[in-house]
Amino acid sequence: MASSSVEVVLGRGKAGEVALFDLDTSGTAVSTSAVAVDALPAAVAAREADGDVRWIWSDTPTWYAPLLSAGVRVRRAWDLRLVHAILRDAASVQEDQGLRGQTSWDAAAGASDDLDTLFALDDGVGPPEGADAALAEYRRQRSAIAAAAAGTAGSLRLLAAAESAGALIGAELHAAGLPWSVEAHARLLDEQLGARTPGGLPSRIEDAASAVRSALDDPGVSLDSQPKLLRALHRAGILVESTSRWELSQHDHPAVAPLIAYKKLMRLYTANGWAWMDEWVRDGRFRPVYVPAGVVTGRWASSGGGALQIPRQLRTAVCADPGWTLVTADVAQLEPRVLAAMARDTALAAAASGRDLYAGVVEAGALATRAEAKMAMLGAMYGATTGESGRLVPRLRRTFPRAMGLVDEAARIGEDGGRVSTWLGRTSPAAGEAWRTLQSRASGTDASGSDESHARRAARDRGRFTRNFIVQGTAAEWALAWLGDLRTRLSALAPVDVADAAPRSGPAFARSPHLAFFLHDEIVVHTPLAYAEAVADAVRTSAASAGRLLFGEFPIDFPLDLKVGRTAEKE
DNA sequence: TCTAAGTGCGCG
DNA sequence: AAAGCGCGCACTTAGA
Repeated sequence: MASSSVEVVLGRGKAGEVALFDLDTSGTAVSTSAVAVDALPAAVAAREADGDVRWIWSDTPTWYAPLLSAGVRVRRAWDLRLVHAILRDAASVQEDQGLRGQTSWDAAAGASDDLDTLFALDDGVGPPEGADAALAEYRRQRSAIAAAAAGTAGSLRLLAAAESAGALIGAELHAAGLPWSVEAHARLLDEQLGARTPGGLPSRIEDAASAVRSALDDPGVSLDSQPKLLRALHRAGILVESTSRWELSQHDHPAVAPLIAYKKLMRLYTANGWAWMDEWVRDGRFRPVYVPAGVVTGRWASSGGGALQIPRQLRTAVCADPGWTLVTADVAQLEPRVLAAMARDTALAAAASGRDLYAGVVEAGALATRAEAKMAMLGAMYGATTGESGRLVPRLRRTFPRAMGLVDEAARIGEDGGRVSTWLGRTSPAAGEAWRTLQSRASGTDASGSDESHARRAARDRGRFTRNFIVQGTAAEWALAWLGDLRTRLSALAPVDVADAAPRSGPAFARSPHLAFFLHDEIVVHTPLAYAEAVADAVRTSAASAGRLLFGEFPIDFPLDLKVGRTAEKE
């Protein structure tokens, strides 16, 4: 990438110091300097004020969390650990680039929670890599990308930049937090769960439990123990094989409704009840720990707080500060759109253009109803073979052969033990040793029928994984591009007068419009009211820009469901 | 008393 | 009891 930014490698230096290497365009260090650990935020801030710098560091949680704590934000980074993982596994990268052998760069990044201060660096906590090792690894990564298979270097560079931007955003999202009203949350808990009783369950859970026990005529039965509950259900003549809601709801018995209610309330109580609120909401902010690229496909994971599982009913608690508002946006049918573009399937792209994709699929005559179209499309991307979904997929295959051919081919490669890659070049993991053994045993002359069926099932499982990998992974890349572009646009909006409309808490950058939440294909921006329209424009513009960045002029659009409002509720 | 595995359910 | 991908978390039971 012909970048105009200056590159600076930052790493551990002599005791108590951080070393900084300024690089020229060839990746050679042209000047070195050192700063005391506690002077680092000021030094970084000064360089950022000077101009566009790309900070090359071992890993973002370790270096960026302390900077954010000190009120310093950076524009660009290169996360050596995340990029290492991409290049190490990428099919387009050559074998002999020094990235394949197990090294310290393969270790997981440290938990950001313990590293909010630079003392952690001083104490020898954090990555072992000094600045020299970081520079050496960066040079390996640069040359590996430069030597990558024909036509793939640009994509890998883009992926590395997007991944690193994502790492910055993950740290910033944690620092800023999602504005959360404990009042609204507590109101919802009171309404749903009833009064809290000391040493016991909330009243409405207790009520539901009593109703179940009397309907089962089993006064002491435990509802939290699956085996005991199952036996009690059988004794009452409810012949289920599991205690899942889906199966229970198929039965007509007076115990069913209260049991389902019990499970629902209990879930809210244990997963997002008062204890969760006490632990995870501070100063009006929910601050989950995001783990960028925590999923093999490149999707983000989260750790603690269940950030990726906030129940929709709790959306009422997501509430902007006074004088501020929320811009909430999600992409409609991101994965099939990405699939259409990857496959260069103009028929599917046309069906998606400017409207609900599933409605377009119906109009194209592939399927009769929107519900069927959705079922079939999900089935195609997940690998459904049976049931209604599996039955409908062939209809889609006839109408959109290119798109369906791409996922079918990805599945075939996976079943054969091969690897597949996303649009930008993230490659799926190789088949494991156990998987290979299973397959070779099944193809031997002395293979039993059981060997064969086991191997067949494992192959199918793997095929469904690789089938979905290319779509889920490319969708994650699109989302990174969207986030990265949006972050830049938001930071260009001027900070507001702090006295006029200050957020209740958070870092300095949170005094102007900023990202507050991200979940696969959805973002929430917290913004002063005056900027709401500018933010909405930025959100839409960055979505269009992400589409072009990945897919060029291929005619695919990414329409957003966008809402501006005090709460983040969606219809 | 600890860990691992099973079950179920929340999210995309 | 899912079918059909990817996760994290709470709770229980089995096993060491």
